[in-house]
Amino acid sequence: MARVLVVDDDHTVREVVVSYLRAHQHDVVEAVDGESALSAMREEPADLVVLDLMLPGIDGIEVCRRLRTISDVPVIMLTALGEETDRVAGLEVGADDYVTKPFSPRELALRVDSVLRRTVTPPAPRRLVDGDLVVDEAAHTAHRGGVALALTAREFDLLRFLLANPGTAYSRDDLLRQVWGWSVGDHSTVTVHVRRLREKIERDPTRPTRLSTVWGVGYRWEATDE
Amino acid sequence: MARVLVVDDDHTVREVVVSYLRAHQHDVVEAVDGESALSAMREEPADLVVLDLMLPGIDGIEVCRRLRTISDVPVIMLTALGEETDRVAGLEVGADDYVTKPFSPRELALRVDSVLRRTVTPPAPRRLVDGDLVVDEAAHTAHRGGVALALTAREFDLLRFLLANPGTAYSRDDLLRQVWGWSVGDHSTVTVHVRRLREKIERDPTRPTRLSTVWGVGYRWEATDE
DNA sequence: TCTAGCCGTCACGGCTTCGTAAGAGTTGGC
DNA sequence: GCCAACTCTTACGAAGCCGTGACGGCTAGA
Repeated sequence: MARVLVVDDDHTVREVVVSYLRAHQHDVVEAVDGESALSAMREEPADLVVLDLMLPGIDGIEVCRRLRTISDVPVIMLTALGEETDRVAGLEVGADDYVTKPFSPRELALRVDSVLRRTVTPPAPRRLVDGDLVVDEAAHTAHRGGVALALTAREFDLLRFLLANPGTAYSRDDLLRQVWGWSVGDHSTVTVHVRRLREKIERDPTRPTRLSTVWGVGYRWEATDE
Repeated sequence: MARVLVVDDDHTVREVVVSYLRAHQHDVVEAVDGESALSAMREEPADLVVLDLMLPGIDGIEVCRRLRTISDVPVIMLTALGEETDRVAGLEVGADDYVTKPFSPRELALRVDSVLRRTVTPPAPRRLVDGDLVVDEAAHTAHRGGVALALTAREFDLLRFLLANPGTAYSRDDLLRQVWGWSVGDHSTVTVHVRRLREKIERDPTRPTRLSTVWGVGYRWEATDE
């Protein structure tokens, strides 16, 4: 688990990004401007910084430059679409990657994982196991009893999240937020994906024993650890 | 932990540098002049040499030149401020980096780490093998079933990277960064090169079994370990 | 200078996956 | 047993992704 500092003055952006990263097993801290970001880093350094370029007070470029004087922490910049010069400037002052707005939380999370993989986290093949189910995050594969499962990207994300958080009931809204990275959305999206996933991992999809329904609430993964 | 040889006739400089590098987990050896530095290297080679330019007897430039006849060891030069010509001469005879006096021990240590990272660290396995595929990194050749493959430079780089990291899914961004060395670029570049590579290493390029697609994610090399 | 080969980009078509809607089925409270 | 709320199932159009062929720029070697 890595500690990620998210710096953005927009409350909505922060909320979406933060909840999504948390769902992806990161320890997330927030900052609304450059000053508080820098002091947060001085107090308790993060493993990675997600930094908006447009900030009140000192801008992202300057924040990144000052950050570099106190730390080698990897930085992912959030830039507006088409601002080529901003991107170049960002990379020049030592940003490791950038994501252009508008972006999906999923995309950002992928970048975060990617950057962490090649900087902080050494080869840590994270595997999630539950009974005869094995999910390999690095390989992006899932097996049941040694047999590979043909999961789509969404199904894989959903399964990974559930397996990482067994025994806890999540509402469709929770799942939309944490797995899809949406703050609002149609509940049936979740319902349908749960059904498709069940078809691939349950003995009897009509009578699920692992991905069970919590009536009136949502879904819960039943841990089979013994 | 790396073995570092520090060559300087000034006792104070040596002491400061040596103790600081030792604190940074390096195995440090000392030499007071060029002759002893060269013999030390012959006796027990170091992974990196920190070499003062101004030395009694044979000077640093000449030491570096002779060093190059017996070893590819990376060299960091210590030069006086403003001696531009010395720096140029140093780089010409094969120094990898230089630090101007006066310098902080921390700065030197950072350079040492940086140079080590890009020279020593790459744990370069000379040959990568997977099934009937053999990639010889040193020779820059690839064979399949004993038959040489006519790979272009990029194709070779791509294959080498994948073979060195089997079983892991990489996004196109990952590959652009790791193989191309770009921090940003067109995804289709990767797509096309993957296609061209498949054409040369897959039995049936339209149905790849080794360089497989991870839908919505990227590509993965399927290890055929037995 | 000319030429061959490599590289990056683009457009297009096919295919997979996704999100949504609508209807059938199920659950739990009364 | 009935009703309302909720869930499951199916189907379908849209969007996104990947593979393919082609093209022009560039470089290195003749």
